[in-house]
Amino acid sequence: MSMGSPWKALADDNRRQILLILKKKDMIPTEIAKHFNFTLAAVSTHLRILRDADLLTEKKLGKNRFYSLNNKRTLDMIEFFEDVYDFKLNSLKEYVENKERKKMRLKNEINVT
Amino acid sequence: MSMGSPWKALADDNRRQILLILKKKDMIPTEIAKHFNFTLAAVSTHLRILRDADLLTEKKLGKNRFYSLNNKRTLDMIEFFEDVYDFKLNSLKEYVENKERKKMRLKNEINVT
DNA sequence: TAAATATTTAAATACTTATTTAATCATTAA
DNA sequence: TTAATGATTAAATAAGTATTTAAATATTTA
Repeated sequence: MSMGSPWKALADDNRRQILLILKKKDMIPTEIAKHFNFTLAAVSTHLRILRDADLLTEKKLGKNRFYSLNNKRTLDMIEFFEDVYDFKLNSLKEYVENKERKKMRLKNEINVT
Repeated sequence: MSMGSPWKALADDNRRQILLILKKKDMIPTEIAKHFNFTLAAVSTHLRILRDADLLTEKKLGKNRFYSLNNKRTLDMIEFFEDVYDFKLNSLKEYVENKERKKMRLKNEINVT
């Protein structure tokens, strides 16, 4: 219901893991639960917290509820980092560009071989 | 001593506030404490947690201990976001560039007037 | 050396969070 | 409608966290 803190949502290791798992594809709670040692009920609670923090969205399809990533809050978090590390903006930019270059290189290598 | 989680360190509102305060200049705990309603002992604990998470560093100068921002961990956090929101890398880059443009514009305005 | 200042640490307490079990709700298939 | 499947919610508990007070440590100054 009420908007939860994305910082608190992300402070839990299992919840960050859930986000990483959902990166690959949207999933239903039962499927997510298979990746963990705790109960479906616990997964359900984690999903609620991630949803409340606007990091996930839920799509109801019949009996199933598909959870998917929602990146709106990402920029809020980055903005906070920028506020703190204002003077480091350039190195962040370089970092992102390097990652892109690396990805490009990989793509070219695959095309060549 | 042991390395603490930057996610847990950042999950606390007051600790994020401390980082924002230290953005302006390095400070000693007593000075930081003036910004809050809780005791110096509590500030000291928060500083330890931020230090353990590698978000702050301490420099001892005589009787004083100056705390300052340490941005090494920032990239770790961004990296996590990138893992999750891989496909959004471009928009992150645009975001950073826009911020830079805004800053430039501001600087020019000041020079002109 | 003693007093003053700056800070941390320890123990206690109150609060919050994660997880479980059991009960409940919603949808589909028989 | 009944049984089966997918998921949430509530109550209980255990573990973790924030804050306080009081005591302890380190450095400087008188």
